[in-house]
Amino acid sequence: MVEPPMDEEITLVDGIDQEYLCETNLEVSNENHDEHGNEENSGNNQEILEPYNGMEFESLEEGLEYYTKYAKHKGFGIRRSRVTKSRRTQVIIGQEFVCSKEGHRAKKYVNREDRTQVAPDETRTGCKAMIYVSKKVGVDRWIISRFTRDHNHELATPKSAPFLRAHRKRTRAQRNLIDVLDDSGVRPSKIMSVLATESGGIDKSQFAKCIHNVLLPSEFESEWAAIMGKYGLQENSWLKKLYSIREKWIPAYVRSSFCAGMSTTQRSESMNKYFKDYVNASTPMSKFVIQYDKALDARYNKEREQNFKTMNSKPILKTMYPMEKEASIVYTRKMFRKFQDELIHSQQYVAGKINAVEQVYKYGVHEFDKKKPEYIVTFDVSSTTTACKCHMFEFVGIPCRHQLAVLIKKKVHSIPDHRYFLDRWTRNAKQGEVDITSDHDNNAPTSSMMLFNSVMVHSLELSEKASRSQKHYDIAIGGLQRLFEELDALKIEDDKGNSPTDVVISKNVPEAVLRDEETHLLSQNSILLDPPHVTTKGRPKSIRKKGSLEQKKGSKKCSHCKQKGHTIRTCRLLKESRCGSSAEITSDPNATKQVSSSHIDQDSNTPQNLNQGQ
DNA sequence: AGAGGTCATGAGAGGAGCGT
DNA sequence: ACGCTCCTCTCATGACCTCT
Repeated sequence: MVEPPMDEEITLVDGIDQEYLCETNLEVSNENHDEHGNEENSGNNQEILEPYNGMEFESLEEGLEYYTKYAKHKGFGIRRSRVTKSRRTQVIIGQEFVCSKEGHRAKKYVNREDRTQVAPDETRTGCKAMIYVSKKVGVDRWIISRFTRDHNHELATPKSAPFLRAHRKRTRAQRNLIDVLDDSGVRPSKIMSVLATESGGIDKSQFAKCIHNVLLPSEFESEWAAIMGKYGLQENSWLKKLYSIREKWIPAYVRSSFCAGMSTTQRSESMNKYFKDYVNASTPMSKFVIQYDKALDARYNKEREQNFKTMNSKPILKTMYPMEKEASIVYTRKMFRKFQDELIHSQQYVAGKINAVEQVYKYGVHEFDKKKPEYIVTFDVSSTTTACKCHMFEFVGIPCRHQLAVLIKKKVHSIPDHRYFLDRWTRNAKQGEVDITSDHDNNAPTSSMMLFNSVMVHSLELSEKASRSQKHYDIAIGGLQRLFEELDALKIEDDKGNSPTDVVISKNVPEAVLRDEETHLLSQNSILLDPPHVTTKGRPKSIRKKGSLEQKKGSKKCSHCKQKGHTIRTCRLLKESRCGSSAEITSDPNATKQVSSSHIDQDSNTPQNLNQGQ
């Protein structure tokens, strides 16, 4: 890159002379921070010199590299475009680098008739922004001979620029690393996390340990400080922000609040599981409503079943402690199992007195064979209450094994005043509450869809009863005829303006609006159909029922080398034939060496060895 | 959950042809 | 020789599938 010609007007970028910019490889740090104080990625927080006619480069690639940087900084994507070749020598003498929104989508794509999917969003706007880099006559240098600055569209912010396709490329070193990891059988997700670590990411396991494995806020704080220090992240604003709201998400802080032992992710995951068996991505909306009801019914049914189990069976006791029997009477079955588990495990712990202040004893509780981790449990003699630093009681709602170990040591074999039995986990939890189950069952149908469903269910019942005998049938048909007459009469009244649905609808809504919406809804109901079915992409599921002999498919077969045991994506022969061709071109003796050495590592049944053996 | 496969699609890149 | 438009081909990408 060279400095601009003297006859060009030298413009200032943030008050810095362009000449200076040229000397500093067109970039100068302006210490820019975004509104959150975040430092942008390298290159983004640096001002880039604007292109000008006559700007020189060593090569065409350098020109492209420069314009890419400039585009990323400005917030647009670029692509290579027209190439100009010498007609005489066929050597490239110029190339356009244009804004990625240059031109318009080709007509053949816009007016496609064989399209099976929704047309993707139009990405081009006919933008004219570009540079044309051409070869300087007589010398081996390249200059910008045309430059159009203005875009006909909004530019992306520097933060979102990396999402532009042109700026999503990985460096050659990163690509090499990906190849090496891929060859070593490392999974793509793992490769991405390695890349994240390699580019300044932090050790995830250490991070996870710091978040999930510490029990006390003080422990967390020292762990956090250690990690920040180790990776030099003290100034990272995102982490700073996370740290400032640590009370809201770090388990060590939230463990003192009752969450039924669930983290936020567990809650959403359990919801996922809840619906997974009933709906999937292709469930139409009409079916979703039905399936949702089914899922809800199944949940109520399960609850009733659990309730029945709790009320009509007795759990088997495993210890002689009275508190176990008390718990078996009070707790629901599931919570009793948890309590029992804690009680049994408490026998693996030893409690040693640390100190006693007035009537409050402090115990260190640890496993028999391990001194650490040690849990501090306080025991108040006057109230026979305990508290443990693991906060399990506060978080889950049942006493932990450490508390139980102390209680047993202090010969408290009954739960004092049932104070450790949270009402939520007792079999009487629903006493005094509205029975949602029955409420759900008796819900009067309000929407037209629910009315229809309800009538449908009753008419099925009617059909079943009416078909028992000719007499049953005659009564049913006679009744139905009377019913039809009655309903027809009602319809005439309805037409006069006495809509029965008026009763259900809120009186706050203007009547005219209501009538319009109702008619709209009703007319929609009569014609509402599933959206048109579009054939999905990908290999369609075979509708042929497989015979018993072909149920179990053999190992995979490579579509490239036709060998079993791998597929085209992992075909070494294909990979080597690609590498081999480049090795031949470079005639690098090492390349041949690498190929032959890789053969040694092959399994005996790989295509290479088979070929060698031939 | 992840690997591997198929398919649809448009971006990207370069070539052909023509006018200046 | 250059600059422009149009056309064609390849490849990356994403969606969605089955299979392990």
